[in-house]
Amino acid sequence: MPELPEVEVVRRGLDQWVARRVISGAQVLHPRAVRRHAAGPADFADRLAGRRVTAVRRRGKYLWLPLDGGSALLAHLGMSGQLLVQPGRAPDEKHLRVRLTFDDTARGELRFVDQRTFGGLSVHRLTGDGVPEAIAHIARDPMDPAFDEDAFHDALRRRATTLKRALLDQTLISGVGNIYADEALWRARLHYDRPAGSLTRRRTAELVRHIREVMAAALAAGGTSFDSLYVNVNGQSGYFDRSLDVYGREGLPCRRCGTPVRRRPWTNRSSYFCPRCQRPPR
DNA sequence: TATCCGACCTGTTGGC
DNA sequence: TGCCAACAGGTCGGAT
Repeated sequence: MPELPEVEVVRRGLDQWVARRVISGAQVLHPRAVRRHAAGPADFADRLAGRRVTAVRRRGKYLWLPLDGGSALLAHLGMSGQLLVQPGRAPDEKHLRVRLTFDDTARGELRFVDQRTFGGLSVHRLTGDGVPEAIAHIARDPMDPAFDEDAFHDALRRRATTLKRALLDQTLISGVGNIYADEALWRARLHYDRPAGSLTRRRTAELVRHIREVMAAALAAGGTSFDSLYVNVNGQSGYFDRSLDVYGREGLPCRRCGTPVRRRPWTNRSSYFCPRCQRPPR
């Protein structure tokens, strides 16, 4: 499932295969895929036709393609989204939602394929910071060199919520999902239900370091699933699964202490943790 | 105003 | 074998 590291792999692929090309047209095959484009599918297509992609950017799990003229094509892969560069003659995928064609047809077309339709595409103006207006409220992600660790700590201290909720709040820190939240908390020996405001500055710094390390490891693993002709996100790729320490490992021994990993229902999802390494708050 | 929680969506898995 | 419920989870909007 696409997480920040996989989105970054997609960004690199798009930078190679789509950047600097001119979009000739957009075909929306499922309106839900452009639901975040308030003016509708026809307007979405109108705003892309004839525009040149000038770069490929990412913040957290969002990707965007700045276009000449000052707008950008924004993409979120949701849970099952893929952005594929395919030859135009290739048969349509079962869950193909949007097709972008380019004036240099020989280099293929860009397809947005999304089984569960949680992801989507939209076109927005860019703010002065070069970020699409629709995601201007999203915090920087921990892989961003400009991520402000002190500001993150101060924001945590102000929050009357629990640690994992705070990690999943994209306005505090972006790019962290359920899997990497559990993995980073395990590495930091912190319980998910601990009050967000209870960490010292040093402990916050440790947690951020663990988030970065687990994401960097996943990015390195995700990069191996690519071949050179193809921008591919394989949501079912098991490559990094083998490196996970707690997520999805209910009942299996903790890799640190051997205690069986537990799974607890948590806001319509699951939290995985080691009951010995990660003591619950009193 | 801040925080919480259900709905959205579809394929897979497991239980009966 | 077939049916059904549970599950996966990021984001948004309504509820508290």
